[in-house]
Amino acid sequence: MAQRKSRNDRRIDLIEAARRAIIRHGIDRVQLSHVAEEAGLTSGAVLYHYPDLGELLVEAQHAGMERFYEQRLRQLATVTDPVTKLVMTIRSGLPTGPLDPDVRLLNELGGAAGRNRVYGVLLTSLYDRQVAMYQSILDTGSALGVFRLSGDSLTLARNLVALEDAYGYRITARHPVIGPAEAAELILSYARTATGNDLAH
Amino acid sequence: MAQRKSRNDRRIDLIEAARRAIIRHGIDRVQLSHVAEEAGLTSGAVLYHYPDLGELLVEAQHAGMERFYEQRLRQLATVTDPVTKLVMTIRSGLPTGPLDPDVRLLNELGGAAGRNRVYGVLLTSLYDRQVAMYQSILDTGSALGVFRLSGDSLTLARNLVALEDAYGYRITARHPVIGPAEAAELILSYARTATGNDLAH
DNA sequence: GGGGTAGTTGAAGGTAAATTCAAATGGTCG
DNA sequence: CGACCATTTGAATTTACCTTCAACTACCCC
Repeated sequence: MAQRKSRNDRRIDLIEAARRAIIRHGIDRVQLSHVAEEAGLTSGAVLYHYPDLGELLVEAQHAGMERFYEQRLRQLATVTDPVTKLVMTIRSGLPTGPLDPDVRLLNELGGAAGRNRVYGVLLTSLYDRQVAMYQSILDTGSALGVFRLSGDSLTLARNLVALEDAYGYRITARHPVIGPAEAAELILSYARTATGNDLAH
Repeated sequence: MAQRKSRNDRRIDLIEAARRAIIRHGIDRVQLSHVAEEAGLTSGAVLYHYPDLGELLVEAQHAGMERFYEQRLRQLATVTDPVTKLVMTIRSGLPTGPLDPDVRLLNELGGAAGRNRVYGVLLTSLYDRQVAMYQSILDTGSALGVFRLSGDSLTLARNLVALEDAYGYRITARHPVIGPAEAAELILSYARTATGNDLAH
């Protein structure tokens, strides 16, 4: 029998297991048994904790998304220079490769968000927070005179996040030419014209 | 009984039916009976023509994608002025609203492309062709002296398509602020700095 | 150390969909 | 006109999954 765990520990495990199962099988194709297998339990045990698989999946998506965002914020907090911040943020928004679990999880949501309002709301809120993150970097750099913005910071920030998103899809779809480094360079090219800074750091 | 049709006519019908079924139910949730219903047939008949539903779905995705791309090309051919072309192309790459079937179909592929190589190839090839489309507009405008490009046309074109893609997702996910008009404006703001043209037409 | 309880199992039962296939049907061509 | 073959149906079968639940622990607390 699998190791017994407290209600709370097990729920955390299950959210992690669900995250992995979603990546492996797709948000709309993942089954109870997949989650159970990832967690090293039987279906019955999963159901004991989450009588509704749908709810577990939403929690898993939510948790994965928060983790992704929090990680970016944490990394940002380690530096102060706006140029470094901007470059670092662009890099951290891209998958490390086609298999990057965080981005693959987010990408699973894209299609489903058109059909499922809950997923739509989750994705939208992540997008908006990421925009705010970029906007604050741009505004700070502008105030310090490091950046000379080519437009209003909201527009620029929205486009930066949009580019990140789109290249995330290209990379996970294994574009033969556009990998993490190339995507970063493409976004940087936009960031350079947007900030009037050559972003060498 | 449903009208009898030739092998070829029926296969064409089924591809269309599958396309509608995918949009209605999601690429990973669509089932044989959905396709049959859309086609006005029974499951057995669908299976007679496509013993493997997966294959039919790939064909449907492919067809939808080609249609989307061809439509853009056709529209493009009706004008010559690079400014008009660029603005028109940006608009035609965005969904008309959250329910736009063509874009929803493409978005359905995004997540699956990470898991399924065939879908990855389909999406990648569409992306590359759209890049080529933008690149030719940019190059033409540049040659005519209408545009003063801020970088190499390949980079700019890749970013334009990436922005389209990303805002397509935002719109289908029902972002409360970013609709078709706002997204077009955001992309245009990039296009302006990219071309050094205010794109008033 | 012995109840009591929370967590887990595994098997049985239920449901929905895919699959198979014999029979019916309608076009086509000789 | 009639035979034949491709297409379609509908029902039976199979498969795959979810759901339920009684039985079985392992752990906690008294």
